[in-house]
Amino acid sequence: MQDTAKSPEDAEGENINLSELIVRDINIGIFGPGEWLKQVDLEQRYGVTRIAVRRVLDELVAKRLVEHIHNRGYRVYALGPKQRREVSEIRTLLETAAAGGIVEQATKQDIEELTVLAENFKQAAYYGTILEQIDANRNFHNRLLELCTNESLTELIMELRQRGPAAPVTRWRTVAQLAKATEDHFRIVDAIRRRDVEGLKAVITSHINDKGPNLDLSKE
Amino acid sequence: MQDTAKSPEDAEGENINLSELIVRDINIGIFGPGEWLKQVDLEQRYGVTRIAVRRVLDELVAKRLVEHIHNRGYRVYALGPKQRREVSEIRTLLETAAAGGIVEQATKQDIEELTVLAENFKQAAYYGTILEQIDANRNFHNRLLELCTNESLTELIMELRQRGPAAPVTRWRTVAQLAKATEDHFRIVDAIRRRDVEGLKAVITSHINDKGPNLDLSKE
DNA sequence: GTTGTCAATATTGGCGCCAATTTATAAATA
DNA sequence: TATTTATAAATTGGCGCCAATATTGACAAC
Repeated sequence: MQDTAKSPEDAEGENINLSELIVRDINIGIFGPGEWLKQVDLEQRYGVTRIAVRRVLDELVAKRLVEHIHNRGYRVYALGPKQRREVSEIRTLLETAAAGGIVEQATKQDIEELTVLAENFKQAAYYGTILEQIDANRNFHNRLLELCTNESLTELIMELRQRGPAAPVTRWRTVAQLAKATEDHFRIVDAIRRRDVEGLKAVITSHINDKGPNLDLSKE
Repeated sequence: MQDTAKSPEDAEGENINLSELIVRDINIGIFGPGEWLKQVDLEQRYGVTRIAVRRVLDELVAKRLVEHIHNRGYRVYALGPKQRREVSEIRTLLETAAAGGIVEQATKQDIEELTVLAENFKQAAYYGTILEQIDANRNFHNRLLELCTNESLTELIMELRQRGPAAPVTRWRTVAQLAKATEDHFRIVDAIRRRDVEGLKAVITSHINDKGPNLDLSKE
């Protein structure tokens, strides 16, 4: 598939796969925040052994996507509003820092491809399932981050992006938010095309922090 | 070396402990970069079971401190110069970002304690073993980071600080470097005392990136 | 009706065992 | 002697089993 070109450490290939599956299911909301992840359920759902389940869960604990309580088990990490703000702040910091390199690095070819991916997300936003939206969104952002010259930074951002229930529940709760995300993507590509670093930073900041109109914003 | 009274609530307390032990031994240089970490050796050295060893190693893989190759085992991750520069860049970004909050937050009490810890490090630098130096250094920086208002940022920085062979081999190869680190610590406290955010950022940046005089700097 | 106690059930998590695989050693061949 | 091949040793890593612990549900006491 369109998976990362290189995976030199296809070591525990199945685990990596399983990890992605679970992360996606958490993002979709199949496993909600705070929900217990019973090992037996996971074995059956994904058709893997207990050992594989445990290892992946431990991995996700290290990534702060789930938490582990001794003799109780694993459960989906539930970020409070404070933590969500903190992570957003960090992401803003890192992703705007990446902006400079991205603008410098981007070739015409890159911009073309990003345009296509932004278009793909638009299609998914209108006609696709939540799962397709998530995939399209990830494809766009991954491609974008490939342009970052600092590989470690890229990895860190990717890791941070999937922390917390990053997906629909938190992000695209309304059609309006989905529309804003779509627009943001095009604005990002535009800023790169114009080689406008400051503009790019502004769009990225807005993309991370202003999720768009939301009825119960007063809550937070 | 027997377990003290079993404390049920401190989750995988033993593992956390073991994790810190191994990290420290990597930092000291007992396990050098690229060295294989044989599971049997680790069981014996730390007097723990195989399961515990494996779990901690997997955790360290997630933290990018060791790498795992299937059917070969785990080995200490060896950062190339490029990656080391990248991580330094990220750390500079994050730690200077934390500076603002630190200056705002710091009370007289905090500054007093930091002074003591900086003094402790100085003592360790002159009269202590490498291990004591590492501990003193960590104590100072941990206390400093406690002042950061963004807890998630604090955690992330701490994690990043121990990535890669962060310790003597890489950091304080010479007495001159050790002296510079000592001085930096006092400068950091001074900047906080003066509420000089920009000054603090400058010192931190220097502390991370300019390791001080080094004979073979031409190499990099 | 509510609360407390205790047994039954469900779940987690540690450990030993052994197959799969790699690395080291020795023999054999050119 | 150098190189390849075969054999032995060492190491990793998956799996089932079962004890420790938590949760549920029933039942009794107030």
